[in-house]
Amino acid sequence: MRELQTRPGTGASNKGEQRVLQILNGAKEILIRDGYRGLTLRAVAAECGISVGNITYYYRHKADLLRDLAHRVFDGYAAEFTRIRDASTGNTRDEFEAVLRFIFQDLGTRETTVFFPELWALANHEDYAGEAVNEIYAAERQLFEELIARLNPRLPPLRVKLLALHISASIEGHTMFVGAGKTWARQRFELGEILVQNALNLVMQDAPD
Amino acid sequence: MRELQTRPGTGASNKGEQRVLQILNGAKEILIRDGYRGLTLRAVAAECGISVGNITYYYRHKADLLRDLAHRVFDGYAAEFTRIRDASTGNTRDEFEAVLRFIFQDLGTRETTVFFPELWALANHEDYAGEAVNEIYAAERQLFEELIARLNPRLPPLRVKLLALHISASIEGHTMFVGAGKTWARQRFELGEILVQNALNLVMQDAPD
Amino acid sequence: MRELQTRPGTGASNKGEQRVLQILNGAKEILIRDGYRGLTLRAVAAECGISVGNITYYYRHKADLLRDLAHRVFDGYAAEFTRIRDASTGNTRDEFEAVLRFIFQDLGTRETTVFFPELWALANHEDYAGEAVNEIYAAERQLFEELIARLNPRLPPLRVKLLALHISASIEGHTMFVGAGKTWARQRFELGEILVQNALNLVMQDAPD
Amino acid sequence: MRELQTRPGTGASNKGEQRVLQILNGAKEILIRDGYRGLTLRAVAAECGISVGNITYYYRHKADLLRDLAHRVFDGYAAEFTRIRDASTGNTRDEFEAVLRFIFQDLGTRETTVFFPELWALANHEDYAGEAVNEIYAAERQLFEELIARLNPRLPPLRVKLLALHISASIEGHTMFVGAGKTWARQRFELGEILVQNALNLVMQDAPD
DNA sequence: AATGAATGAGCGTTCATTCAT
DNA sequence: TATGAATGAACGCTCATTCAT
Repeated sequence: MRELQTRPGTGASNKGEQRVLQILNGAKEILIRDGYRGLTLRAVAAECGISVGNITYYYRHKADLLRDLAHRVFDGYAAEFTRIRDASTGNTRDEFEAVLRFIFQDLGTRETTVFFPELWALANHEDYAGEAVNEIYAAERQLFEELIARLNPRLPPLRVKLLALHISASIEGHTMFVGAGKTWARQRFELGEILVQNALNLVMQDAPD
Repeated sequence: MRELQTRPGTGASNKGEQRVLQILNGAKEILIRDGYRGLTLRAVAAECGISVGNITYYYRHKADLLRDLAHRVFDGYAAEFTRIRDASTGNTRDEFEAVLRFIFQDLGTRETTVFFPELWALANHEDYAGEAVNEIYAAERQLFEELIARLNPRLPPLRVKLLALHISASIEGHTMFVGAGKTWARQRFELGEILVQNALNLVMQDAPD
Repeated sequence: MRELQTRPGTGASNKGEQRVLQILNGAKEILIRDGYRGLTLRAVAAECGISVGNITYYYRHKADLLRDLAHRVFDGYAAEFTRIRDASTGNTRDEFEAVLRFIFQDLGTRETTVFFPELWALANHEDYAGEAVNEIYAAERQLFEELIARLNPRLPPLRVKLLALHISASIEGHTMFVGAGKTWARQRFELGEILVQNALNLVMQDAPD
Repeated sequence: MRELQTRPGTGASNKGEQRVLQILNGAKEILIRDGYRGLTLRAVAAECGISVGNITYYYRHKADLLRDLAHRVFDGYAAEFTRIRDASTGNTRDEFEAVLRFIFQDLGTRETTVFFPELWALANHEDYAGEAVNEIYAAERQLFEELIARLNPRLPPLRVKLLALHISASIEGHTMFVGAGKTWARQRFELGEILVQNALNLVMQDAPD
């Protein structure tokens, strides 16, 4: 588990640990409900029913809290990927499709619809956000790469990497269109199937030069 | 040409028109350099070497300025699409590839890399941003749809729409990966070719149920 | 006629004179409609369909405009009082009642309801407003004093003055209660009759010590 | 006691309570000295020797502060009325005269002279001010009504209400004439006696139709 | 561990006023 | 005479952060 960005010496006790989790959950709730602009310390404090001072007791700077928040989201996906990997039935193709479908349909949750664009935008100006983005998608691609290499063993490693990136990017790009409340949200399933079929074709038909 | 959101009676004179353009350019510059959080009226004023009051003289509300800014970007792409359509050589496939390559490689400009994620994030909280996003991509998809329908006339209209959306989304999703300064920027060309080939396959092989 | 507070050299021409009147009328309209807080140069300009610069061409300072505006209201009442005096039928009691009723019922016009409290408040901080208040009520009291002295010739002059002031103040005090839109507006007539009867009693029964 | 309009959670401690009182006193001081136009958060902060942020810490909106300020004035008068009612000697006429004299002579305090006209003017534009005005005078009239009904039990209830209103309005109307620093301030006592006698006559002689 | 008070910088916005044309 | 551009000061308000308790 990653080291928290809390003030040294805080969050050690059981109570403190609980409090930190409560703060992170509250912050996530607000980010999803009100967007990044609504994510103020006052709002988080109100959400958690604690004082602003108590938040700054754990997180000296707001950016520290955001860092931990980003990592928590990352950890959530990493755990999901691990779960998928562990639940492997041996049928790589089924597994690949399941992963793609999971990630694609997850775009429809309000959490993902709101959180990721904020993170992408932030990544252009804040280092910690850029790092978080890198980590999250690196983990996603690693899973893709394993599956792609198994599906088409003749692909050279770099090609595998590029295909994984392409598929990952293609999925993410749908966020603004099929996300929660977006214009094409009702076609999310259909578009997901197009993506899955297309990704399969790409991986299977692709041949080394 | 769209109506500007400036106060009625302002920006009529030559000087005023110039000033409005200067303000919009300054705002764009700052948005790209410092992100949405840095885009304050004071920053724009400083960038333009004018007073804050002078900005609010033209734009009563910051949102009015942002609206115009979004539409300017939109107009830029719309003009480009028109240019491409007008320059049609008759070879639909070449044209389709050219369009895809243009849009994909454009992701590598710092302007696009930074501006669009900001717009996507904003679209979740601000109506005008959501409308701007919708308009921009609707124009892009319209061009795609024309080309796809010509490439594979047997596709039903809805299928054409979905394929256009899928391709458009897939391109945009690469922004965070192959954009200016991003980790995979050096593979932008190669990834672009993967996308182009894949899109062509998708359009040509796709068959009505 | 009072001298206007316009810039020296302006408002001389026929056109200029008309413009000044237009500005004053516009300002009054806005003051009545939107209150003192809404009375900005921009609002007046919009109301008149001219530019802000054109207003400041005539009135260098906003206070100059307000001064003229206050005096115009004063002139309006002064003219009304003159008219009443000139229309005298010889029956002093009828005339007295008519004057009281006119002034009291005038409290119900939105103009009076809004304008006078603003003037009273302003009078505590701005000299010109204090002077305007003094002038307006001095003219009103002069009319009252004439009528009271005729109604009860045995009253000494100072007593006449005090009674006139008392009656004038009593009327004005009803503004906040029976003015346009106020809680007791529907009882305006009935309260006016109470005041008239009471004032008559006071004047007729009052005896020198 | 009325609930304060301060932010929830603030002003709970002794220090906070003191601070809120200090802010209200400072605001009152400025309103009296400089009028409503001078009553800015910055001015109040300077008066109290604290930061603007500290005021908005307690009062999120300026209107909240003004509301509390109006209610404090109201509470002051309400307490005075209660005191008078409790000190009742049994002689209703004496009591009635005492109340009228108290209110009338109070017009001579700078606080009353300045504060109330501001409130009347504000009442035309701001709801909270209108409500405050209504509450203050409703309390005053209630006291009047009790006394009037006792002085002349034959008066029907509505008539009592109208007479109370008339007397209240007549008193208030003297503010601009006999208030602190006003032209007729030196005749305040004499005019007060005229009002008292006149009010007594009105109440005693008035007969149901 | 937690609170509530307090700050200071900065925000978008309003507006009277100046001025070149 | 009239306009539109431009300014600068001030406004109410937000918010991350500090700190004494």
